[in-house]
Amino acid sequence: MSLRAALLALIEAGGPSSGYDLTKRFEGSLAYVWQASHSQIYPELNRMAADGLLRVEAEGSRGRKTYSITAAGRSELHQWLLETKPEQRVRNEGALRAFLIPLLPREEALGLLREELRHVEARRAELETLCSDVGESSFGRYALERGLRHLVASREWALWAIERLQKSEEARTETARTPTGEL
Amino acid sequence: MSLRAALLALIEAGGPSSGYDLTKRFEGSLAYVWQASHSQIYPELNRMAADGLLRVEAEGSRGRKTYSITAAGRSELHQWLLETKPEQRVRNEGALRAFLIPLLPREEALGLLREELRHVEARRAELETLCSDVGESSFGRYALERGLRHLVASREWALWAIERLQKSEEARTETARTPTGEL
DNA sequence: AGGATCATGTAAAGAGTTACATGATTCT
DNA sequence: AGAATCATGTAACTCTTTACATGATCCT
Repeated sequence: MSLRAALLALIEAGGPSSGYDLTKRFEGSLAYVWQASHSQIYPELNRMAADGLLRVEAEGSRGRKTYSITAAGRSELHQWLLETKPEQRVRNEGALRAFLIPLLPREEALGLLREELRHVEARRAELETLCSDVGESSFGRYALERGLRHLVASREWALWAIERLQKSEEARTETARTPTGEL
Repeated sequence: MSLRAALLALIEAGGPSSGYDLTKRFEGSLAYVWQASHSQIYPELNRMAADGLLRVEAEGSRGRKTYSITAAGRSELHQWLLETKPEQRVRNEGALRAFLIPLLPREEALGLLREELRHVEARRAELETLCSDVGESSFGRYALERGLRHLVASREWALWAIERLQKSEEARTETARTPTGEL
C-alpha cells in the first residue's frame, strides 16, 4: 500500500509520468525514505491503472507509457495519508546492529561504530548538499529536513557509544580485570 | 538474514531459548528495531537447526523445544555483524508521510503533524521508562539510547514543520492570497 | 470444568529483491 | 556501427503478514 501511495504522490506532485520517470525519482530524493525498483513499479502501475487510480494518458516512442492520476487515485492518496497510523513500525538494520553491539568484543564494536560514524557523516554531507540545492520550498523539503535531523541523531548516538565504550575500556585497563570473552 | 542475526543474538545474549521465548523478546525491547511474529520465527528456527547454527538442546513439556547456539551459529552472527554494511536502507512509513505532507491542504497537514507529535511523545515516555528500568549496563542499552535520540529528532522535526506551516499560513492570510488547492 | 496462557505449527497472500530478457532510440 | 541510455516487462525467490489450527498445562 505504501508503494501505491508513493507512486500516486509522485504523479500528483510531478505531473503525468512514465514508469521509467518514477523509477528515477525513487532513486533520487525518495530513496531516503522508501525504495522500489522498476520490477516492482511497472507491474504496480499496471495494477493501479486496472484499479482506476491511474490512466494511461499517452503511449510515446520506445513503448513509453505516460500515467496520470485520476480522481479515484487522488482520493485513494488522500485516504492513505489520513488513515495511516504513525505506527513507527521500523525495520532498521542499523538499529539492529546497534542492539547487537554489546555482543562484540570492544575493539570490534568500536570498529563498527567508527564505520557507522563515517557513513552517517558522508550521508549527512550528501543530504546537506541536496538541501541547499533544493532551496526552501520544494516538495520533499520536509522529508529532507527529517532525514537530516535523524542523521544528526545517529551521529550523536555513535559518538556517545564510542565514548562510552572507551570509558569502560579505560576502567577495565585500570583495574586490570580479565578481558570479556570473544563473541 | 537479519532475522537470523536477531535470533542468534537473542540466544547468544539470553542463553538457550524456545521459539515462544524468542517471540516474547521480539515483542519486548527488540520491537523498537525489528519485528517478527511466531509464524516467521518457528520455521526459521527449524531451518537454522537444520543448517547447524542452532541445536535443539531439550524438548520440554507442551512440546517446548529449547534451542542453543552452536559454534557455527556464533561465527555466522559474528560474520553478519562485521559484514553488513550500514547502508541505511530504510523503508519508513513515517518518513514517507513526511515526504507527502506538502500535498495536503494546510489544516490537514497540521492535523497529521500534531498526531505525529503526540505519538512520538507517547513513545518517548515509554522508552524513557524502559531506559530507567533497564539501568546503565544492559543488553539493548545502546539500541534504547539510539531509539530515544531518534524520537527526539522526530519530535524536533514535527515542531519545526508545524511552525513552518503556521508561518506560511500567516503569510498567506496577511497577503490575502487565494488558498492552495485541495489535494 | 473452563479460561488463560504456553507452545508449536501450516497455508495463503502480499511485498520486495535479483536476475533474466528484449527492443527502440540517441549520441559519437 | 557500436555504446549508452531509454523503456518495459517477466520469473523465481525470499521475506513478511494474516489467518487458520491444534493441543498441553496451569490456575481458579
